[in-house]
Amino acid sequence: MDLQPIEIPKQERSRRALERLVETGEALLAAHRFESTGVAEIARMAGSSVGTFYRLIGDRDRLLCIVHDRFLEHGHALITERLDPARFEGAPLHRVLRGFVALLVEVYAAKEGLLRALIIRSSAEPSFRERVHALNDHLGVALAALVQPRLDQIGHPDPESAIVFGAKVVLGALNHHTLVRSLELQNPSALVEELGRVLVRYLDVTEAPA
Amino acid sequence: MDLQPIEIPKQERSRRALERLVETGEALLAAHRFESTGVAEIARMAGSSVGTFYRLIGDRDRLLCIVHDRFLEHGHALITERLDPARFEGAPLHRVLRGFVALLVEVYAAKEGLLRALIIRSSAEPSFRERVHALNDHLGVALAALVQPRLDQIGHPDPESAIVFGAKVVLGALNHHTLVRSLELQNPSALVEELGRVLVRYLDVTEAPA
DNA sequence: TGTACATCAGTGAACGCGCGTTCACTGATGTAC
DNA sequence: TGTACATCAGTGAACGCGCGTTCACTGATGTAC
Repeated sequence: MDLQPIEIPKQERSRRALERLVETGEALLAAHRFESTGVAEIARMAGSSVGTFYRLIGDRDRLLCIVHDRFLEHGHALITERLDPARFEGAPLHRVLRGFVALLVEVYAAKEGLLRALIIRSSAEPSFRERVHALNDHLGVALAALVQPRLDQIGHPDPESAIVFGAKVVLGALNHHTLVRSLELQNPSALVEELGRVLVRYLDVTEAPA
Repeated sequence: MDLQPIEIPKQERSRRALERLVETGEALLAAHRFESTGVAEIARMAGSSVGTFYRLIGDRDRLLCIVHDRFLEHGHALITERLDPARFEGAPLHRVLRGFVALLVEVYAAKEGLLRALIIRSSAEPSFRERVHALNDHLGVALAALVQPRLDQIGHPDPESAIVFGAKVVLGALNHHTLVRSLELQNPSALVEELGRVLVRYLDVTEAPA
């Protein structure tokens, strides 16, 4: 996983071609077709050609990196925005936790194909796994910041560790679900409801504080 | 995924060669090296040859099926044995649930590489996913049978669904952990402890019945 | 116990396919005067 | 505004590598008489 960013083409024409290639890669990844689609086909789908692909991107693997990078950046920004403490001013802890779960379920539903590819890739490549871990850590930190002023509402004997662990369990269950469709339920809101309950009860949150 | 079982060789010599080939495949899978190891290399490692590989096994993909089949069969038998109701005669529900978690954690620790391959494969091939689901269902049924006589110890409003859901969450978290090392904790017993707590608290189990 | 034949088994060089990558050539855009 | 040249960009046929698979040949084991 080489991280040196791609050289930005000098002319507008190339920049558009690059954009189309990356978008095609993203679409293929989301449709679980990236692995089975060759460079020639990718270029054709993007209305470009093999030679241009290699001039702009470098090699096949690099395209995957670019797509993944974009996703990670987007995820980072989304977490920062959606878990902004200002959004939860004065809310009780159980509501914060359900908001957290709702965010995850929403993202997982929307980006299923990309996430699947991301998980599989990060299971194979340690350097890549680190970057996914970094994103998860960002999520953990954001959640911890939200929970911090509400620690007194947690019954679990070791609240700080429990938050981290609980978040990981929920994240893991959802990740696995995107891979294997394990949590099939009646509807998405039931999923939020029950995953929220898992978290709230594990932490032993007082649902209706005095 | 063709399921017609392999023809058993007529002579002992071939049966041993077949066994060595399958064991080599298993070892490679467990070491995350199956994908990157060619048929020639596999045959060499098993002290056999490419031609023999193809006569005994058929093709490269078939070897993967055989290894996976063995694992699924082994898992099925293990569940039946370890979750035998007789083993939990008179035990309170929370002990049953912790036993369940302990079994999972143990298996996941022992068969990490194989499980990883299994999960990734089942995420890619629907027909294969079904077979993994079947194993998970067997696990769910075995657990449900254990819980049945102890339903009165569950506080969750919908105990039957909750057991299934709770089991899937724990399973998913562990699966994801084997893929991505997400649940790094001080020690394995802490993992059993906390995952057990997730399950026990989610179901709202009365820890010390009257 | 020996011989002839059939069947089972092992071997690895050679084949061929798919696919990532290169490269020589053509065309478009920018710049200097 | 026009011309000559440099740089940027696009193209796809051809290359080559890796690897799964085949197959013609040799050797081992079993069986009939």
